[in-house]
Amino acid sequence: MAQFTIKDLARKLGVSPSTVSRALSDHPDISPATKRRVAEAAQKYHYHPNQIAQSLQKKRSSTIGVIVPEIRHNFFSTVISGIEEVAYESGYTIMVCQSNETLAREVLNTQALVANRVAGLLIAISTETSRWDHLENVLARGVPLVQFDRVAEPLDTSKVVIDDYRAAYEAVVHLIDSGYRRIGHFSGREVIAMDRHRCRGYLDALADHGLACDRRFLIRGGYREEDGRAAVERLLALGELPDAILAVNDPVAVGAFVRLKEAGVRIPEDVALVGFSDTPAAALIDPALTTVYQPAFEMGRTAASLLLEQLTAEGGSVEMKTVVLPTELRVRGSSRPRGA
Amino acid sequence: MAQFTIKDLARKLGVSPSTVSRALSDHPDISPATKRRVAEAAQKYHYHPNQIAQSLQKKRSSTIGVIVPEIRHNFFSTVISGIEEVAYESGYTIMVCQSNETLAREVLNTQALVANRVAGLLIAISTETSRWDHLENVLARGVPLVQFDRVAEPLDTSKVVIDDYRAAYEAVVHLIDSGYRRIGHFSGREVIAMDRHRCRGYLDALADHGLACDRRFLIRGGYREEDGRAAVERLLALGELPDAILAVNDPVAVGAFVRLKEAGVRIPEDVALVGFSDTPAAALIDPALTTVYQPAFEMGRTAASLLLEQLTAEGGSVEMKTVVLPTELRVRGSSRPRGA
DNA sequence: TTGGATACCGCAAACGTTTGCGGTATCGTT
DNA sequence: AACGATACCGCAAACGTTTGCGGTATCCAA
Repeated sequence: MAQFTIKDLARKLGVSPSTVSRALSDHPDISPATKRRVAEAAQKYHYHPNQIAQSLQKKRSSTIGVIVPEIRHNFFSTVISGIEEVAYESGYTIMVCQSNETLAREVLNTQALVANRVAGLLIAISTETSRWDHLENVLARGVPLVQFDRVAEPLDTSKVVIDDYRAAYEAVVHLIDSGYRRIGHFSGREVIAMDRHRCRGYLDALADHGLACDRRFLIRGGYREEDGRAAVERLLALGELPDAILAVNDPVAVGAFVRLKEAGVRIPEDVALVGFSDTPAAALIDPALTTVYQPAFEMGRTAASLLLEQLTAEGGSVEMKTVVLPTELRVRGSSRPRGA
Repeated sequence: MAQFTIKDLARKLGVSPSTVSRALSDHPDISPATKRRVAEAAQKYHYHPNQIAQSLQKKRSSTIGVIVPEIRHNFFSTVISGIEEVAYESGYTIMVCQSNETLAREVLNTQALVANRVAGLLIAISTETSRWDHLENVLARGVPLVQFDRVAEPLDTSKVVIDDYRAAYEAVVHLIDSGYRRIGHFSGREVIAMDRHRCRGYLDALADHGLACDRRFLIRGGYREEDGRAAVERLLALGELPDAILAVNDPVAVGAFVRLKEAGVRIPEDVALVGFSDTPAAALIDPALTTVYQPAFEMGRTAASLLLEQLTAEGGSVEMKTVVLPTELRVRGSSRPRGA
């Protein structure tokens, strides 16, 4: 119950706490002999320094905060896994919060993490987040911040993203090459940069190929299965279906998939489908879902690495990098070439 | 950069830090008037108490540690989501670590969390974990611990689990009722209590119905898709397939599913399949996977609640409860009645 | 023998809180 | 008018570290 502190250890050894502290951190002022004695005693008595006390003194902890919209979403949990991986390797631990896609909770989360004096912050903003004073606040306090996936572009931080524009563009080109012409898009919220990029990629790809965009087929919604279902609902009410649909991510693609099947629509004969993410389910549905793979795990790893860079290079201020990770269009059955 | 501390706030108000501290925590010794003044000033200057300092003084932090085998696994990420949920509601934050299914890393994780003076610990042990001195150590230090899903039974802690025995038993009964006779089981590791229970449920169900267990169809492995594939591989090498297979979880079931399909085996005509968890993919594959649903989110919530109980009831030591959550067999296409 | 390096080590303050104890007004009672 | 309650509030120590500064041996050179 009671702690075994550095003082106890010092007493056992007949030296001062300062000496123990310095010995443990390999300070040159301490003789090799005492260092050895201290190390052995620490081992023997299972002494582990109190991180809390250390943090208070150093004015910074060795934990990094992570905020995501939803932990349970496969994409984010994979990112978190990547983050934890490199954090662990560097002796950091992570504090994870979810905003549940609300701004209110996102700012509460950042406050909580800042109050816990995290060394740095990793965040993918919620769909509601259109102001970022809470994040500017974090930066103003000197807490390094790096954004990933869903980023607030105006904010001067390191970012790790994918080339949403290009990925969407290529996905649409693939559909066109496969013989589809009347191509729709289930988008997310316009405020999200990611969405704007994907949408623009979609539009440009059509335009560059002399195809018109039927605005009725460009439907905005959210990021979940139900949003995919809802979008299909609107199409069905319309009484007219596109040839193909580019969904903003896999969950909405899957939602659309299911609803279309329920309605007796054949995939891809009647309408082709492509998603974003390559969720585990994507390869398993029948026909398998064509989707652009996002390296979620790698995204977590590099985001964490970027943050650690800033943490160690403290003082010599590093410039903000934004690294864009490569994606990969994984062509599967849901976009089989027309007439094949 | 520099902190705005309680001293600064006190100076602005012309009172002592003690008064501010007490005012903030609604101490009866402070007049309503000063409390109001303090509250307003705190608001105005954006004062947030330094949790680190608080923790040091209180000798306990308001963060709870979570250790799971793998964050990215759907089941665990959902549990974590539930944990975060109730932690958030109670003003706690969570530190998440993954053991990657290794004991070594699991003990490192516990040490890191203890060094961070977490208020309590939530854990699902790794498959390698057959000793628990590291957990006993945690308990000895007076840190409350509650186990979930994968538990070390001999350890006297609160636990939240499902009735693995009964769930497996009922799943097998369902298969029998559906006309299947030669039923196999893809199990996990014998050291894991969960596995033993499911296996026993499987065996007893067979026995109770006068069915013999063909030991060649009882295959041990891991918990991932590849393990499911591997198990099927062994069956194929055997040159003989069971009527039906109860998989230890959904990933294994899915792995088996895919491999069986590759081999041209029809599901459920040639072999039926049932899993555990109800992963998102389960309902999406074709035929949809019959599976016993585990309330992952609820498991996270109740585990966290149990921990919080212990934290608040500090002193008046609470007894250890083990709550078993209800499961639900979700019958789908992969176990369609024989001949139907 | 003296002087200055050099090698080790300890004192004490500090990090930002909380809290036991004591202190000073103010008030109501007698 | 004096006295005990009562209501508020401040002092200072403590939580477990780290670290600047100073101090004491020891040693080598002169």
